[in-house]
Amino acid sequence: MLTPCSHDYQVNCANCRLNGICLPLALESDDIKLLEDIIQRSKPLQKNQHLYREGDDFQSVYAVRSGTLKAYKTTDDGKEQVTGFYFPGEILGMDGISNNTHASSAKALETAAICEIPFTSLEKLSSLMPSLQRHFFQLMSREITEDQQLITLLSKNSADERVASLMLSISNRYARRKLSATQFRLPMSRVDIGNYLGLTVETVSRVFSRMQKMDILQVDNKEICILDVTGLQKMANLGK
Amino acid sequence: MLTPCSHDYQVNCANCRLNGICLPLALESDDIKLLEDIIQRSKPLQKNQHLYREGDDFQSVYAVRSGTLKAYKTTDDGKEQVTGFYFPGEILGMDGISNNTHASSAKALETAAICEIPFTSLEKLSSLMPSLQRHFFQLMSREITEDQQLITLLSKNSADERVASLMLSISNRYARRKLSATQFRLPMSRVDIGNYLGLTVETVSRVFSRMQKMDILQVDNKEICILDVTGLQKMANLGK
DNA sequence: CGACTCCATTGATTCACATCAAGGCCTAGC
DNA sequence: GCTAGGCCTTGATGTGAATCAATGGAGTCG
Repeated sequence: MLTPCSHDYQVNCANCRLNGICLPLALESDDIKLLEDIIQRSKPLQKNQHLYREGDDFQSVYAVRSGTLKAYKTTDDGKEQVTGFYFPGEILGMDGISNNTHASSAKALETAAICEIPFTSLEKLSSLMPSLQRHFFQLMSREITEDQQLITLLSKNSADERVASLMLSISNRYARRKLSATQFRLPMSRVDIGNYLGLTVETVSRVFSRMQKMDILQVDNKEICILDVTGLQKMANLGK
Repeated sequence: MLTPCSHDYQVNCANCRLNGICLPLALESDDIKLLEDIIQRSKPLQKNQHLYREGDDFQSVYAVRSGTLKAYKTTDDGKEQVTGFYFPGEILGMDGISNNTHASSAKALETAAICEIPFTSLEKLSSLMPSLQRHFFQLMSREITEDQQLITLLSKNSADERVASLMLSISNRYARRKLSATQFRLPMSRVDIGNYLGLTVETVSRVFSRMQKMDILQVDNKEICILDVTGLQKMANLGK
């Protein structure tokens, strides 16, 4: 788990750039103060460090303040399945609630700052603040609908469509933070992308090459530039 | 939505056979009475009738009392994706919370009796009863972990493994209701199974034939008899 | 600076499942 | 009791992505 840190990180929800997309979204400023009181901030996670591991006791959910994480499960025969990527402003760890045990592991893809939200405190606060309870229900529900999107993607769509969809999803998540929607750096490796999308590295690489040849994307290793959004959307085929 | 029915269906949570696996699980008998007050029962759903449709306003979550339902999404290009099957004692509709709109449709696979639980009432009650709030958080979290299981299945497992896993899952769900874990009737068609597992009907059919030839399963149309549980588990490959 | 390792790309081949096609079997309705 | 329309099964063929194999960077550490 995170080890508390002596020097304060000088951040709070009220002035956090992310409060429009994170947990505080639902709250009045008085209530935000109460939420802040239960949130713990700590030393940033280094690349490849775990936030929690599958099987760990569940204590908290986590908000990403900066950096990116991946969540993954290890199957009984040792294979990995990446179940999600988490960008700043997003909440992870909710899959641990059902059994009081984390059902997946979470690892930093790059240096990441995290806000830890102890779940029992969040529960108590939720009972007192209906809008927080509602918001948290909504967050969990969103996780469900996103997983169902992924299920559909995996079961119905081609390699091209899967990769295109992921690029659009990442683009949207940058846009939401008022960053460029067309030019960004992928925090994850091709292996992780392939794993998440149910494809091999080679296939992911080939799709990128194809997209480049079609002048839809410019790819320079992890630097992505979307040249033709409509083309990309057409390729994702979620609008056909 | 369900139309309330004049004649009472003579069921309540306290004496329902399913209360050990359904919502009331977490509650003392006094509290169960309060929950009962908000639950609405109504005329059974006929085969192929919808409980709700994608895009409908979200008002309630639903518990299955008898029968089976399938939940599915329709993609923009008109294809269907089955996202889950719901057996007695299970709760569905939670994917509607995030947007106040149902993100999927739910349809009865056979005549089904349903308990409707209006969500705003459930929210209020949850604020008052911490154990109910907790239990509902857990239910949603379980939905997340189950979706993640399916994601892994779709992305990492062969046709044989997928079908075997589904058979085991259904078997477990019968067992939980103290029904035979080895002999049961599939409520869904081969098409639905294939759709759910990301396979074609033909492939599902072939897998069943193969399992039959290997004396793992006896298949007579929708009647299934598991002859060799260990063989089935080995085939599902979730324990290797 | 060079050696090592990890990551990404590209090509050749293989394979699991989709697709196409046909026939059989239930159930329902006339 | 016969016919129509679903549903399920089985076989033949095709294909998209996996696998196998090799090479080319990019970042890292002594």
